[in-house]
Amino acid sequence: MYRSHSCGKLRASDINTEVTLAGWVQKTRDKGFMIWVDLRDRYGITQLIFDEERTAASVVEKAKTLGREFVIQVKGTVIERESKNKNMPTGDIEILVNEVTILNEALVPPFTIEDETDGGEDIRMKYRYLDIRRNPVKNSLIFRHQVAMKVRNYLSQEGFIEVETPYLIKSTPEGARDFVVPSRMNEGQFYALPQSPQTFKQLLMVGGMDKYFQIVKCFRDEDLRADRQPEFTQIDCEMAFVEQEDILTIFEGLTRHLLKEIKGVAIGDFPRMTYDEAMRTYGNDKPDIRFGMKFGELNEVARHKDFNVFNSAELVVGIAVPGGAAYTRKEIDKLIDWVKRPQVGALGMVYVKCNEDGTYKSSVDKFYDQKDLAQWAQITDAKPGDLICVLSGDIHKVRPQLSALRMELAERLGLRNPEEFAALWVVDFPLLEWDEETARYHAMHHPFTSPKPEDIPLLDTQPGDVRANAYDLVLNGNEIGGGSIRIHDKATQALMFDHLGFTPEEAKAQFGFLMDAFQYGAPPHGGIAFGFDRLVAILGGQETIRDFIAFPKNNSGRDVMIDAPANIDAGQLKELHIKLDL
RNA sequence: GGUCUGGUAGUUCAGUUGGUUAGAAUACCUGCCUGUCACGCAGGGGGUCGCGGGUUCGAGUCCCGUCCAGACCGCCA
Repeated sequence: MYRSHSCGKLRASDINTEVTLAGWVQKTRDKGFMIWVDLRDRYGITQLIFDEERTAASVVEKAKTLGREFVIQVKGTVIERESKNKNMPTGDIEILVNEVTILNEALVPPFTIEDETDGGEDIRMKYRYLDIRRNPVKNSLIFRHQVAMKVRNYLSQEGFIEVETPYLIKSTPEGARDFVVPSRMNEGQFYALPQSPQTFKQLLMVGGMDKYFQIVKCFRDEDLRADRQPEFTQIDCEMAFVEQEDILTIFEGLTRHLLKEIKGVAIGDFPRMTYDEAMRTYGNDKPDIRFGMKFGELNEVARHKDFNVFNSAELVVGIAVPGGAAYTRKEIDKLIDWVKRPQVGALGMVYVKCNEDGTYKSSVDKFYDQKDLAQWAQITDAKPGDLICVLSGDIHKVRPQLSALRMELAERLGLRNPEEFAALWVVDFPLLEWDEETARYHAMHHPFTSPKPEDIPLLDTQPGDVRANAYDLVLNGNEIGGGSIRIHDKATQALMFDHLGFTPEEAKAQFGFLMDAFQYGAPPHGGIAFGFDRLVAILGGQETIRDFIAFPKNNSGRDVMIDAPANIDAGQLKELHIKLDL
């Protein structure tokens, strides 16, 4: 037996108990006459004491050799501390050690294994196994486990069955880039890793599974972000014999359950907002509705004067920044520089200070009088003391720009409190999205999403206006889930492929299995997928998902610990019939 | 593919206008210390200033290239 108790277990009630503990040396404090050692494991820290009067000399000598992160086992007696430490759960006791075994020595770690480490991101990732010993990372992984358990229990109780789907599947040109895997037995052919189990879960519906879920790894060969990894985990769900409202109800329930159980936060019914309304009011299809600063469209009231910038713009739109009238000229100039950065891309910004005395001072006083500006203030809901920031330009550019400004200012103003939660459904997404690069329409969600029946006639005339039975769940400005009611008949699916530019032959080659299945009694069905890593991070109050993933990839998609990806040797390449052309 | 920021001791960082032997904190090593718990005190070791080139009497500092890391834009059905 390596240990009788964990390092977080012992209390005053255990005094005089003989115990065996094992763990890592967090720190030693050698006072000469006494040595204290903090012994750490997953459960906590217990102080060991070696005392020249009470401990055998040989044991004291051995204690002097202990270094940080040595793995040791000790036998001893629980005793009451002479000076207690109120700051730790085990602070009333210590272990008077009479036997110590060094199970493994350790090099001096490259960074300190403490809550506030001195290690930077880089070094922590290279030695991730040491990073995981730190409470913040350890607790994040435990937190993730707890969320996963709640999800499994909830869905299982709702009648969902977890079914595993294959990882070695077929590449399709739609959507994100695939990771591909060469097949040795099938010369010159490749599997692809799934971007999502989409078609398989639909086939499970055809198979009569009725309610399916899976907490599953998905893979996308696209660039990374703080909240995006090339391999990530989804809570993937599908249901048969449901309409959109059924799905929203169940997964609103799941989200509410998690917020209640994990965060102790009770929130009411989730508002529903159409895609159009979200874009008009927040410039964004995943609005953070924890704060106002809603868009006010100023076309009507700002295009009757000689200000050409506005007159020639497709959209003039502003937001009111609470308290912004107090900004100095310098601060406002910095704000203008911020929106002009290439990442945002605005050409300029017009501002209006709403003074406390009810007057207005703007950067376009030459063109607009107090009455005009008062109208702007009314439309943007600006109060005395606020600053109205106005951007103009093409709708598809200016909305994201003002949205970026809105989020940035909210962040600076502390309006994005990670302990406050606001969720909503964004519904009625467009079915198709114009892609400049390939000069054709793409499925905005995916090609299996059903159009709203009443919009189907528009497919030929105004494809961009066709709405889909598609929905996103948005939490605090993050898209945490998205789904749709699927097409379940061959004719509609063929129509969709046709409009996406597939020839019937291409459609058959790539998705023939699905259309075949639709001919054998496919039930109406639909589903949703949650980004699990992101959901866990948001519930944990973090922006970055990396600390909730045990072994994440870096910005370039590399695992710096195992140094992957890497070259493979010539023999492997030959066996796979692959020649590199570098 | 692009924009920005950074790379100096094991680690986190400072390093002014280009100018003496490149510093601090922490970690590490040695010694001391009768209740420590961010222990304390004294001493010590530790540097290819990411890499390559250039400008200069002289480069951590300026210029060019390159590699690495991070944030973002594009991308992510």
